[in-house]
Amino acid sequence: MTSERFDLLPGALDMMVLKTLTEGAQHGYSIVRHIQRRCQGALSIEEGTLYPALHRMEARGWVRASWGQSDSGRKAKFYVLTPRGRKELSQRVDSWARFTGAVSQVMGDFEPTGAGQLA
Amino acid sequence: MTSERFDLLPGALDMMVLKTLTEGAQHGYSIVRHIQRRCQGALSIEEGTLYPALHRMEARGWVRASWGQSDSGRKAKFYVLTPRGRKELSQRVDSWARFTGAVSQVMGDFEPTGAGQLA
DNA sequence: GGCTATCCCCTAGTTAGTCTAGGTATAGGC
DNA sequence: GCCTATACCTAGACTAACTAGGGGATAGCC
Repeated sequence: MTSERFDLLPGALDMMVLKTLTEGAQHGYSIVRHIQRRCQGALSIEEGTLYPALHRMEARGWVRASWGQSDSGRKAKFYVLTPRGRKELSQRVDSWARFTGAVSQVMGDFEPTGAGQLA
Repeated sequence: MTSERFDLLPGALDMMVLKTLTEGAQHGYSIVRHIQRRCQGALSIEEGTLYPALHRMEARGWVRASWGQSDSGRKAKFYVLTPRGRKELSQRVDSWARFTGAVSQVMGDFEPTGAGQLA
């Protein structure tokens, strides 16, 4: 939050959540931690972002939810990937690859600098 | 263009426009063509997206506009990069690199499947 | 002259998704 | 009891992209 604002999240979040669920059912809170662990904290997913996203995906039939018990014995809502979610995931992965490929073609050899010196 | 998932990630457009302007002053219409030529049409920038973006960037002091004549002799508004715009660009390039890097760490070895080609 | 296509700019309104900033509730440690 | 971590949720603000138009100027064709 705050410190760094990518504004790039829209679209990529769903993909990462779906990918996380390919590794088995998980509840929201653990999905967040899983993603953050994977990228060493480079991305921070707000709960206020994640839960609406999960509900959206459930409404679209990409995931299915059911209540269960978390490792710590608390009530938790577990999400599993549906076949449609799996299909959506692979489409998104393809789109992501095409999109980032296109952007880097546009950006050419423009090099990521340190943090901000001039080209 | 509708069908594609990542029409444009918020934030990536500004970066591409700023990058385009590092190659010299250009007017809006030619910026669009430049970007589309670069990515072989993989991205489509709508005018209704571009012009508001240019105005935003001008208001923020990243570009400066002035009226001039296009190659075809028409009136056109040319944009040039300001020092602040240049700085913004390199920050965005860095953010972009960090963000896409983080996403691919999360996605791991998940490979783009059928629709496109594979990595 | 009219017609069309291309060039070039613009905006209002809609939609979508993230962020802010709260709220609820339980379990465990002190 | 209090505090922290866990676990879920929502309303409202905000930003930016998209839709779907608009206008005018130029060049070429008939």
